[in-house]
Amino acid sequence: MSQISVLRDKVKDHLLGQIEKGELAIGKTINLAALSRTIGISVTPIREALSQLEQARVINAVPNRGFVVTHLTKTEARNLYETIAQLEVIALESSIFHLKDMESLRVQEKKLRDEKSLNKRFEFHRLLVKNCSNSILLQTLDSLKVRLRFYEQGFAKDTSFFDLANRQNEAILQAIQQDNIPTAALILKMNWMTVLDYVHQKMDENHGQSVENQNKLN
Amino acid sequence: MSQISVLRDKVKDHLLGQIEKGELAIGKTINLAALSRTIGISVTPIREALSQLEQARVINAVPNRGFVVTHLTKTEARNLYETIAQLEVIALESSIFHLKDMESLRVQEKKLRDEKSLNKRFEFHRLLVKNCSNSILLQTLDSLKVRLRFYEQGFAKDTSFFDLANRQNEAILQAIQQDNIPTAALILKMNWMTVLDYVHQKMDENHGQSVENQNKLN
DNA sequence: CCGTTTAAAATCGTATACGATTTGTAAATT
DNA sequence: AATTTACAAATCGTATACGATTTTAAACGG
Repeated sequence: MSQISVLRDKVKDHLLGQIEKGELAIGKTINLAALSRTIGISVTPIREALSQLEQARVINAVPNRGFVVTHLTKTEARNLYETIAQLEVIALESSIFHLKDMESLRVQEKKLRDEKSLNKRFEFHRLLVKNCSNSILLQTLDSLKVRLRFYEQGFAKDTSFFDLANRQNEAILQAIQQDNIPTAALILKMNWMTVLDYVHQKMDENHGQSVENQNKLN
Repeated sequence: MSQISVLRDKVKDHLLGQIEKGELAIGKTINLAALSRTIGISVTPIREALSQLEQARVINAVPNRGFVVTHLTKTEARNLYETIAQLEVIALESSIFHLKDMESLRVQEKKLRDEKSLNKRFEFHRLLVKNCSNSILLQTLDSLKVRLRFYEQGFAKDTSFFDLANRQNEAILQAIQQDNIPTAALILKMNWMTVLDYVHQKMDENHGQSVENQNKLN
């Protein structure tokens, strides 16, 4: 595959990096001229990249106002977490794990215990599904997880969140080790649903602050 | 929601319409200048729309060559059909059907029997899942089905295809009628897998003509 | 002081210009 | 006849210009 890449992809990578670092604030309208000055690329490929992120439902385009990072809603959270959970379950169920896969997973699970990090959390989940051969399924997951970042970026320093999110990781790995994939899948799904409950709870506590309960957006 | 729409969306609608009508040929590189003249919109929003279709994996962007309708492959077919089948099953399983829903479905199923039409086929499936409340799931399905159109457009006049694709529609409806959603879901998934087999078969027969078996694209 | 109106500044969305790359064609070579 | 080479034409990707819309700040009136 050619190494040439159009600027649109570079912009997208930049924006995805910002999202990963929690630097793209919820509710923010992306200023095209400012971004153009920051990254030294004209607005044309910037708009193309943002259009793509709109297509991926990561951001919204508001006519004549621009591209905005849409506010969080409980409905969207539920839809996101449920879809991601289901897709991860499907991917896990069609995966085959080799010795070094288990090794990688254990290393990552330990890293997660040692350091609460969203990136490590996402990496753990990526390792769980990476052996699924359905690239469309995996790409769909990746895409959905970008938007999920906005829901979890508020918990980057939240020990309770990571305790909860990590709670069943060992059990998942053990089930996989014992070739009991259905159980692993079940625990995995339960884990996502547990995290969703926590997210919902926190959103209820923050109701009216940075989070809006706008069901009509979804 | 505002009625204003940016030209990007109009271009996308135009292209989606072309895809539905089978007017966008597999392997074709979309000529920006020609499309601009045809629809009377400059290339900027055209590129934005095409970038979105690239993001949705409907087409591919090849640097310095443009946006192309990627060739069909058996691997992609399998990944697409399997993902769509799974997502439809999930959507169906979280659906509640009312009397008028059943009515609509029966009407559509009859239409499908009376007239072999891809649009009617897709509409039937849309009705099957439309009551699922997970909009992200439904939007993901819609998106995947755009690409699926390329696999099925060759069968628009193929009676065998429709006989096969329609074979279990009545059984699905009957199971739903009897509130036996798990059975309906199972039949639905089997139906998609049957269609996938047929598509694979036809691709094997046409090997070397309009279809390329390029696994590395997926 | 607060709400409304007005005007200026900022920004968005689109069209267009233009350099870079690819494609197509004709001529030359084998 | 088939292949290679050279070059013109076509096309792509990006930057920039500009009219339309939104935002912001100042002025005005109650």
